[in-house]
Formats: sequence, C-alpha cells, structure tokens
Amino acid sequence: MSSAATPKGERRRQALVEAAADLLLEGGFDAVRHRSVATRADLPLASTTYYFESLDDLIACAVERNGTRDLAAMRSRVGEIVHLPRGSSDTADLLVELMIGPPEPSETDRERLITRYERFVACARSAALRDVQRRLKAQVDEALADALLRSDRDAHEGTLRKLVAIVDGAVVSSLAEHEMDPRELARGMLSDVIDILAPRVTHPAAEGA
Amino acid sequence: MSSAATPKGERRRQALVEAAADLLLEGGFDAVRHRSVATRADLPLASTTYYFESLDDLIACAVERNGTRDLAAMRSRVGEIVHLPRGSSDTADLLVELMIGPPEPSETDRERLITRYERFVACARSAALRDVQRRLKAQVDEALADALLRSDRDAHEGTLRKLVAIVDGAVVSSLAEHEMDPRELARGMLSDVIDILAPRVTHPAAEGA
Amino acid sequence: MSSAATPKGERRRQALVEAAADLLLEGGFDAVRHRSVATRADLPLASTTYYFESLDDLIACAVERNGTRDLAAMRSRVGEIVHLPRGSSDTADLLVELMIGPPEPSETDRERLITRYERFVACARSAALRDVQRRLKAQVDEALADALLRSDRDAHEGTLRKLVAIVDGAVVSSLAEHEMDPRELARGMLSDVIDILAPRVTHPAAEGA
Amino acid sequence: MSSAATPKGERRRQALVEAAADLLLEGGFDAVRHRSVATRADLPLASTTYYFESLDDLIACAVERNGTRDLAAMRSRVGEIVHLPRGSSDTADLLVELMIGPPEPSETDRERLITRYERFVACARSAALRDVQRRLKAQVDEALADALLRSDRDAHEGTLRKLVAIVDGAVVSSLAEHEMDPRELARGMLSDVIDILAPRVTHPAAEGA
DNA sequence: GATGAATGAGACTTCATTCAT
DNA sequence: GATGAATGAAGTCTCATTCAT
Repeated sequence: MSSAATPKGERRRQALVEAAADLLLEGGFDAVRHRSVATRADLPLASTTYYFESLDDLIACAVERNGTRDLAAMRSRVGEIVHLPRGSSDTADLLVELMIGPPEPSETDRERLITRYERFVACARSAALRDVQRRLKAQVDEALADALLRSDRDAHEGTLRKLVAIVDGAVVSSLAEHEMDPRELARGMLSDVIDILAPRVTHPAAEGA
Repeated sequence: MSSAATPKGERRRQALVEAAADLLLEGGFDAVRHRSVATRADLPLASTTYYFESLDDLIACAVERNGTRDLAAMRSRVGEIVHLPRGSSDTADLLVELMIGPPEPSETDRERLITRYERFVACARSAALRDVQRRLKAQVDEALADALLRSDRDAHEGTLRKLVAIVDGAVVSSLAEHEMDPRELARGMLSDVIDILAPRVTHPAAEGA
Repeated sequence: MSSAATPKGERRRQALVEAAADLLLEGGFDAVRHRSVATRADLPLASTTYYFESLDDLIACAVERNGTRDLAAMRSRVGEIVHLPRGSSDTADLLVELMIGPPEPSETDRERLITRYERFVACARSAALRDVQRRLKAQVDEALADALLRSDRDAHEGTLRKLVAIVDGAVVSSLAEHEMDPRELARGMLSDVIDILAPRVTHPAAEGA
Repeated sequence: MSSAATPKGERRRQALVEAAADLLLEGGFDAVRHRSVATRADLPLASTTYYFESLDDLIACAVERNGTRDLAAMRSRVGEIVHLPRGSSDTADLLVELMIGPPEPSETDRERLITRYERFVACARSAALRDVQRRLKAQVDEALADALLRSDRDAHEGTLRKLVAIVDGAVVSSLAEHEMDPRELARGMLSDVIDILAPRVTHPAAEGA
C-alpha cells in the first residue's frame, strides 16, 4: 500500500490544506471558504471543520503551505545555480532569480509572488499568521544566506538584508503596476547598489583583481 | 454656510467614504461592509448603494481617501522640516520621517502604515485599485522628490527610488514582526547605502568638503 | 385598507412571534428554530433575523406572547364568572378555574399549562426571561387579586399567594404524572386549607353568620 | 481492588452518567451533548453512543442520577436532624430545610434546586422522564413522610402533600426572581398554614401541653 | 432623490449518529 | 467490545443587493 507512510486522515487533511493553498494563490484570502475548499478537495463540507478547529486555523495552514512551497521553489532555484556569479550584475540577477523566479513567469509564478506579499501584509493584523511567518522567515533567510554568502562568510548579513529589502520594496511597488515586471524593477534597483556593496558581499577577491 | 459649496449629496457621499476609510484603517478590508459604513457615518444603510455602484466601488474610494490622507500627512511632515539634513544619517532620518512618520507612533500611525501596504498588495488583484494607486503614486513620488532632491536637481531620481524601495521592503518585513519597529529597521537599512549613495543625492558639496 | 392600524412590518413581526409562540406551546423551547418559525409563519427564513436581534430575542417575545395569552385566558375566565362563590369549596373551584382552566381541557389547554411552568423554570437560567416574567407576574397577580379579593379588600394578599403557591405546586407535580389531572390535584390540595383560611379571604361575613 | 465488583463497562457507563448529570446541573438540558459529556468524562466520544441508545437515553439516566443525588442530600439532612421540631415554625423550618437545603446556599445548591424543577417540568413532554420521575417521587415522598410523620402516623399524608405543594410552588415562583430567596419565600408561605394544619400533623400532643 | 424593508445566497459551525476496524 | 473517523443535516447569522415608495 503506497499510503502506508501517511495514514488516510493525514492525507485528507493535507488535501484540504492543499486545496486551500491553491485557492489562496488563485483568489487571495477571500477565496478561501469552507465550501470552496471542500469542493476543491472533493471532500464533504464538514471535513473542513472536522480536520481544523476553524477556518482561520485552516487558512493559517494554507498560508504556511504556500510559504513552504515558495521556499521550496527558491531552494530548487538555488540548486540549479552551480556556479556563483562573477560580476556585480550577476549578483543582482542571482538574487532576483532566487527571490522572484525565472523571467517570463507563468501565471502561477505571478500568483506565488502576490501571495507571498499578501502573507507579509496579512501578518500585520493576525497574530496567528505572524507565528507562521516567523518560522518561514528563518528558513528563507538561511536559504538566501547559503546561496549568496557561501563564498564569503565574512560578508555582512546586514548587507544581504538590505538587498532583500530592495527586492521586497521593488516587488511591492510592481504589484500595484500590472504592466511593470517585478524582475526588471528589482534588477534595476539592485544593480547600482550592488556595484558598490555587493563586491564586498560576494566577491572580495574580485576587488583585488 | 460652509456647506453651500458642497451640496448635500456630495457631503453625504464623502461622509460614507470617510467612514469606510476609517474602518479600513481599523480593521482592514474585511471590516468594510455596507452596514458598518452606514452605521459609522450615521446614514441610512441604503445610502451606501445609492451613492456607490457597489461595495467594491465604495472600497476603492475609501482606499483612495486613505492614500490621500497618507500623502497629506507626508506633505505636512515635509512642511515641518525647515532645514535640510546635513549628514548622511540625517538623510536616512529624513526619508524615514517622511515615509513612516514620527517615532513613538500612535496606534493610528501604525494603522496608517499597515493600510498603506495593504493597499499596495491589494492592487495585485484589483484593477480598480491599481487605477487609484497610479494616481496616488505620482503625487507621493513628487512630494518625496520635492523634499529630498530639492537641493540637487541632478541627483538620480532612480537613486531615490531605490531608497524608497529599501524603506518599503523594511516596512513590509516589520509588519510580520510585531515587536520590530519599522523606523529602526528602515533607518538601519538605509544608513549604509546612503553613506555611499546619498551624498550624491542631496549633498554633492559635502563630498567636496 | 384594513391594515392601516398596524403597518405591514409590525404585522409580520407579530406573525413571527405568533408562530414562535405556537411552536413553543406544541414542542417547547427546542422546537423554536429560525427555520421552523419562518416556515410556520410562511415568511422567508431571513425575516427571523431581520425582525429580531437573535433567536433568543425572538424566543423571549414568544414567551411573553404566551404569557399574555395565558393572562388573557385567565381574565376572560374572570369575566365569565358573575357571582362570587359562596362556600369554601367554591373558592377552591374558582381559583382552580382561574389558574388552570375548565375541566376536560383540550390539548391546547394542557399545552398552555405546560408552557406556563416551562416559562417559570426557564427563568432560572435566563435573565432575559426573568425580565419578561416580572412584567407578566404583576399582571397575573393583579387579575387574581381582582377576582378573589374583590369582596374583601382586607383579606391578606399573603393568603392568596399561599393558595396560588399550592396550585402551582400541584400543577408542577401533575406535570410529571400524565394520568393525574392537575385540576383535581389542585382542588384537593386547596380544599382543606381553604376551609380554614378562605373564609377570612373572601367571605368574612360568612363567618359571622 | 474496589473496582472488581463493577466491571469496566459499568464503571464507564456510570462515569458518563455522572458527567452528563454535572452538565445538567451547570447548564441545563442544552448543555448535555455527546461531545460535552465525553469530554467531561474523559472518555471517547463514541462511548456515549456505545453505552446509550441515544442522547435522550443518556439524558434520562443523568436526570435520574441527579434525582437520586437530590434524594440522597435530602436523606442526609434527615439524618442530621436528631430532635423533632417542637413548635409550628420549626415544622416549616424542617420542611424547608429538607426540601430546599441549608441557608446561604452555594452555587451548587442553587443549581440542584433549579435542576429539580427542570426535571419536573421536562416530564410534561417526555414519557421517558416521567418513568424516571415516578420512581424518584415514591422515594422522596417516603423520606419526607419518614421525617415529618414519624411521631404521628395518623397525620394525614394528604396534609404533608399540601405542604410540599406550597414549597414547590414557592420555589417555582422564586426561580423567576433571582433576588428572592426560595427558603424565605417557602418558609413565609408555610408558616400560616402550618399554624393551623401542622399541629395536627406532627405534634398533636404539643397542643395539649 | 432617498430610503426602509426585505431576502436569497451563502457564511461558519455544531452535532447526533453511523460505521469500519 | 470499543473507538477513531467521518458526515449529512441542520443550526444561527451576515450581507450585498434589490425594490417599492
């Protein structure tokens, strides 16, 4: 039996989380309802309250799921990049690549991005989501540090945080302007700063060269 | 009679927008309902559908109102600052002061900040809000440029945009961590970058000195 | 227009109260639900929450309605009795007649009686019902005093209260024994006591004779 | 092992009855649910339907349990009273003491009282509860007769029943008026009647003295 | 122009009971 | 024998919107 590893109950619970997470991506928080989740998961309506204390509880799980997916996507991008970038513009590219994803994003990619910042902002009014986010943030920070500070352990973590903030700010700006590509915006914003800061971050040797 | 200029209908419409904007600040989008708005404005329930095509329409107006309030607050802070900052850390202080507001913020200040980023993010799924935001953004950018590029018209607008992005990114991060002060976070992130970029932005003479 | 006296809204509200009151009679508190009331009144489900703050509110109104009906029935029995009873057993008969109703009671009569004591007991756990009951009790006491102390204003009200308590106690006992007629039980219990007390209550002259 | 006498199944069954009886005291019939009972008894949810045909069945058992507790409390009060009361007011005191309990009642005492009359009234609509009540009533009557007619076997049982009815009626009245003490009310109501009836009931000799 | 009245749709949740194990 | 899992039915209540006046 292939399901031996995960008992049926847990599988169903996860199906609901998955369904809720998908709805979250597609339609935001307002799209997550007992009914919509149950229908999407092809499970009875009452299963949503059977497996979760409340809808807020289910939503928190879905948010975490999407955060984890987001993180996994980021990590898989880290894995795909074998060689560290040499020049400064490559550093911008790399960070953008990791945080935002590939160019010519699919609709899903865009939704994933929107959902990430919806999550950040939703934390402002929800203690439960703040808990979720705290856990996620630690892992994301670690993944990014792994990828970008790998070759230079002395580089300021603080500098990385600034670059991340620039990207976050760029993306948030781009969300409000449909026609603007968040990658381009973020890349443009990063480049100048990186020209000055990044060498010290990732390529101390490059400066000496 | 001061109300002679604005006919009753318009005054009522504005009262509803005002009420909805307040609710938006206090409780986010979910708090804005026909009934809650009408009650808050002390007007009949049906007036909310009489003066607005739909709840979404009313919400869009309320979002714009809050954006305008936010902008006005920013402008009034610009007016309060007589002397331009001298050093680089002052530039960070100034930008933070303008974008985030005074230290030891009131609950209202915090709500205003949350609401701003809720607005940004909500634009991602609402074309109507994007329209609103486009109009607002132009004015905010102008106000910030006025204040910060006043003494150096040649300075890159692009650089200002980067600094703004850093603050936006910092604030978005801080929303998810209740205990973290967005001002401190933003100031810290700005300072290093400004050490390098800002002199060219606001104080070209300072470098020569 | 025959409805000029009571506007439509009020008529509907009353129809709901009436429906709820009937359900209360027929099935007790558990039978009063939004759906059952709306169906019975042949009105939309949402009307129950439109006209009443909550189901408890509606129930309180229905309880009051039944109390008022009960009182009206009692008063009409007072009206039917032209001559005061002469002898002691007549006093028992009279009180029983007034408080319990005619012999060979219809099913409705029995339900009315049950509902009365359900009301008393429900007050123990519901402050809202206590308020209702306070109002009703005053009127019932007055009606009974009117009927029984009419000819002897000096008679102790306290004595009447004791007789009422005996009837109440008798009825409560009879509720638990289907086969026992509350009238018989109450009458039997009253007679002995009345032999001694009642003359002083209603027929002081009789003693002198 | 004290539990050897009662097999596990029976012990669990009783634990459920106990839990349901407690809930009945604390919150009335509405508080008794499969889930609340199981949780309170710290037993699996399904045990409630495993050991009982239905919730109504479980409730009937709980009602009986509370009736038995009530009876036991009454009997223990009988046991505490060594000397019979001398005067008539003592008879009122005694009956009140036995039926209602000690002055300055605890919250639990009050709940016990409420629950007793909830039981009486609930019988009106439930044949199952009437069966329960029939059994209980016989025992209560016997206990009261034991205590009050002990010294005078010839005294009318009917008279006792009247006194009991007065107390029942007084308590039912007091349930609807939170601020009124059922003991005071019952005592007041009894005293006059007892002045006349009670001597013949409990102390024929006392009169001669 | 304005609004009180109204309601269909759907929200979240509870719960008695069944059933496979 | 026991129980974890499950769910259909129904509960209370909210709400955007319509419409007659």
